[in-house]
Amino acid sequence: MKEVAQAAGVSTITVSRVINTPEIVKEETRNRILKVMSELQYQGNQAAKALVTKKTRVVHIFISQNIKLTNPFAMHFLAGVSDGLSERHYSFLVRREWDHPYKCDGIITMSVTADQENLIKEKFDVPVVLFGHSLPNYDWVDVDNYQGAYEMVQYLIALGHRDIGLIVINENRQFVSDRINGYKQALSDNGIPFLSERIEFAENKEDVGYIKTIELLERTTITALFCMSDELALGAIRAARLMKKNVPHDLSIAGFDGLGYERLTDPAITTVHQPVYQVGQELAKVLVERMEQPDTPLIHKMITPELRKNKSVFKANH
Amino acid sequence: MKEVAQAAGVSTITVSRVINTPEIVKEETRNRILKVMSELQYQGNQAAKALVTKKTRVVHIFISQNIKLTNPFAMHFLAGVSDGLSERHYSFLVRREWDHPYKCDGIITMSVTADQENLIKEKFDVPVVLFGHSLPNYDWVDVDNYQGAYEMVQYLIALGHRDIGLIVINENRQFVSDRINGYKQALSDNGIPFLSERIEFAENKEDVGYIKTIELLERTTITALFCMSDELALGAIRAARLMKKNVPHDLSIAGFDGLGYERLTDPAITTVHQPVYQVGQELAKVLVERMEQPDTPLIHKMITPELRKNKSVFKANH
DNA sequence: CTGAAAGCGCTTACAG
DNA sequence: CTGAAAGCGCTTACAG
Repeated sequence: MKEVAQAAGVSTITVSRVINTPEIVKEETRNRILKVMSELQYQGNQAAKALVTKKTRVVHIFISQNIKLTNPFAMHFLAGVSDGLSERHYSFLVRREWDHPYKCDGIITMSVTADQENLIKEKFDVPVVLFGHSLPNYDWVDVDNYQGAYEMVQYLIALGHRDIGLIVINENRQFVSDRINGYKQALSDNGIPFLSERIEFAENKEDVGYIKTIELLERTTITALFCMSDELALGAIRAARLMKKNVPHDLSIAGFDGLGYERLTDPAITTVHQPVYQVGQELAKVLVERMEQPDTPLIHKMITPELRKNKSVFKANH
Repeated sequence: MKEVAQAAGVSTITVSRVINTPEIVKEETRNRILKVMSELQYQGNQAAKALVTKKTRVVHIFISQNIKLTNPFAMHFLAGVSDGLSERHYSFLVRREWDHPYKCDGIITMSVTADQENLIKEKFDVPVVLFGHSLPNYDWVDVDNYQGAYEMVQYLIALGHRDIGLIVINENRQFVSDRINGYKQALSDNGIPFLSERIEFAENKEDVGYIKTIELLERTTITALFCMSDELALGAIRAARLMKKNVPHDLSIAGFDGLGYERLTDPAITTVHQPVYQVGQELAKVLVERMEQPDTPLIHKMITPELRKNKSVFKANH
């Protein structure tokens, strides 16, 4: 910077201004400095800047220990966040614990509990944006789980289904109750009673989906089955095959997630696509906005998932 | 730091030593300072440290523009790198272009060409570790593509197959020729002639795998087909079904990658699992080693992929 | 084993 | 619109 200043015949302060607030430098001076900067291939020293501005340009991503980084959901999320932050020249790292020797400018959390959310806000004095939020007084970006489930069930009903089973992921989290409510509301809007015998609760695994589907098929006369994940739906398809039910003609099966796996089965699964990558990008964008303009009012961004019609769902066979 | 020094009755220099070279501080003094540090919840200022040590603790990942971040290979890679760097308290970002306003301590590249590798080495004066390397005089971590292909073809031959087709990804890259060589060597070691009519070249897409498999089945009498990716293998399975060939009884189909998709088809695909996540972790480890100990001799780490036997391959049906 | 002094490369008030 | 001075919080030789 000193070299640039010397070569351009100005002080370092003016060079600094060209970088940070170019509009207050006379155009002529500014151009001369810019020219010298590119000639000398000037690269700013972020550390020096950080020392005085207290900005690190580093973001920490909190992902709770019990989510494996290799699960598709986490990977899409991470890829999206990575893309969104990288293009804005912020670097980041993933934290799984509370301890960390270095500071950051902002935090993104994925699926942490309300308690953890408050702890983070309290412990770190930097902006926080949530994905899978539990509390309202934070910035967050989320997927509209209610709407996704509602649309799927509406679609099934429109195809003539009235006996519609539901396999619920048995986790005590917001997205689960949102999806249940979407299911209920769609039934209610169409005058179909909600029967608890059509509901099963399952750990989010293929083989649990398999078992629960067998139980449902033995107990009820459902013509369509809505699973809260594609993984569960995969198990459901396998179970239907075992029970000699043709999918989709004897039993329509729908899933949730749409992260790519759904297209590989035969039949491909009709699902609610969660744009997790895009959510990651949005989280990055919102956090950068908040970091660079702290006074922005609370940002809440709900992203509507997309119904993806495939071959696992068909008209009801009356 | 000044506060800590004052409270412990020493100079800041000694505090600095406790952090960086604790062994040269008298034990008594050291313990006193450590106690004060934890009492005062001292958090070092990385920016100040960076300013004087010229270390940013930021790594840049170069991924060429034509690889989408949402493809499973890239996502596993990124997740692994993320894990490896994060646990060592390095942050990172993904670069897709040459321009960038900030400096970094080290670079990891994924699948860039020899020209780009040299350009990076020349342009940036920091350690570089390669994945999918083209040049020998760099640190790299890689998957042994030759060995993976060799083992798969050996396995097919052991099951009695002699007419083994191959669908090659038509990209001019090292991993492609390595896999072709593995295929050739396995044939040759078993006295089976290499026939070019059993080879097809294909863009790495499901529907191209589908088309090329049909051509192979019309032209040859293969009993097994080795595809250079699971995506191609998916297309191959679909083609076999069209041609009324039972998989695996009439035609065994094998793939490459093993990133999760292979288990969702019916039958699940026998494949060569590339541990891309683990490769990512290794890359991070090697780079950190290199950054922290620049004099380490060149590091070349070849990771052997794993043959995963599933239902898409069976004994030859003579 | 410990400390006084200088300096890393920027930005922030404050003047002019 | 531009500049002189001070300072951000550390570490690096150099002494002792």
